[in-house]
Amino acid sequence: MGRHRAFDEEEVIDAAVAGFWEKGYGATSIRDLAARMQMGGASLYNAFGDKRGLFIRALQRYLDLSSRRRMAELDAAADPLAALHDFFANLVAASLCDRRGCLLVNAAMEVAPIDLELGADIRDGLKEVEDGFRRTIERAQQEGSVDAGMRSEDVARRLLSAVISVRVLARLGEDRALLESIVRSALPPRER
Amino acid sequence: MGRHRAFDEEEVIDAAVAGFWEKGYGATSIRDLAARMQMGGASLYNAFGDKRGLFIRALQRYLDLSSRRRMAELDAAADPLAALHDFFANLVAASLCDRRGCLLVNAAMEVAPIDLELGADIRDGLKEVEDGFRRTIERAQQEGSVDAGMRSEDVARRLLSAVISVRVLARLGEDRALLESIVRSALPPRER
DNA sequence: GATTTTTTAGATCGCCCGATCAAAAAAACA
DNA sequence: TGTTTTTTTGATCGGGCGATCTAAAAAATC
Repeated sequence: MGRHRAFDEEEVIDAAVAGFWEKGYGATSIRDLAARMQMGGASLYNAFGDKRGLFIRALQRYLDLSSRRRMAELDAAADPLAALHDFFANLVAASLCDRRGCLLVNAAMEVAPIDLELGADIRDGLKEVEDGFRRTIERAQQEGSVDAGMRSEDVARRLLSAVISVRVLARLGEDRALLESIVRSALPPRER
Repeated sequence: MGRHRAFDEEEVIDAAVAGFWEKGYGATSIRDLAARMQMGGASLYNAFGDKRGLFIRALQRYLDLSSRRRMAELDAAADPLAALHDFFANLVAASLCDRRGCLLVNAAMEVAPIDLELGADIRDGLKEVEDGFRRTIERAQQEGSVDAGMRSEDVARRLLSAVISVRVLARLGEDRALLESIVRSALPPRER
């Protein structure tokens, strides 16, 4: 019973993701968001509770569509080391195109220190990335394309570190040489 | 001619640094800052022009007192590799103590994408850090404590990447194991 | 001591913020 | 068709924001 919602939930959350991603949590106003989502402010509050509630939904949506999707691609790849190289090539290319960086890393910086509950979600999101790297490295080690002598946890963390710093430097507008240099020294080389 | 200023400029800028460092640029209000600096709002505007002007001064002060000071310590160290290890040990310890991270990295994330002029200052600041690392690595190579076969620019950038990601993870409240793992795989080992 | 210049204190400006409210609209039930 | 439940609209709330204004206070110059 009751009036139907006039919006598609995934669509409006995607619009919210775009807003938070571009300008951050604090600098994106409810009015900005409502305009992007093409709905009234009261509808927004009725559907998502408050700004924080909407941000949590947006972050989960970003995790599903960006992080988890990419980790699933790694898991599905026939050649794990090549897939990692592709991943980082795309990362560098995306980082040179725009300055949005990664919503997860942006939120880690802006929101985590003042919202510990959200901080835990963000930490979990990064852990999923780390674990995805670790699985892929282990597959590459079993396959023989990565030295099995290294601890896969350490390599995974080195890759996570590279992702984070590239995402930070993307927001600074740093050049290709710097980003590629960071990726090169974190990623196990292709030919052996 | 004219009335003398009732405040010590370095003191009040230090207070501004503390404010911006703790809460970021956008979330620190002029009233917050004026209270910390123990001066009236009008005096603040009279002395620094506007909020952005104060932030620029605060960032320069941070560069002088934190970044450049630490780079000077590296340059002055008798044992360059040991000094680098000390630097990163201190970095990890500080990152476990509080979530402020690094004002330069915080500003890179929050301010650089929307203020290109300030972004250039931040980029210059990080370049100074990178150059400091490079000089220290080169000294270590001449000394024989670091493999002279590596390109010092690449090692320096790997260290910069480690600093950045540790600073990000500090704001997330990540644990010692993760931070140390990142540092360990970026830093040339001590014994050879 | 009068004048000029600068800094101070406190009030205030217009604006935008997150959030809420009352009332109308739309759908499901009786 | 009348009742009930939910969503929508548009106005509005109190509050904090960056910035400015006026006037008084303090110092240097004449």
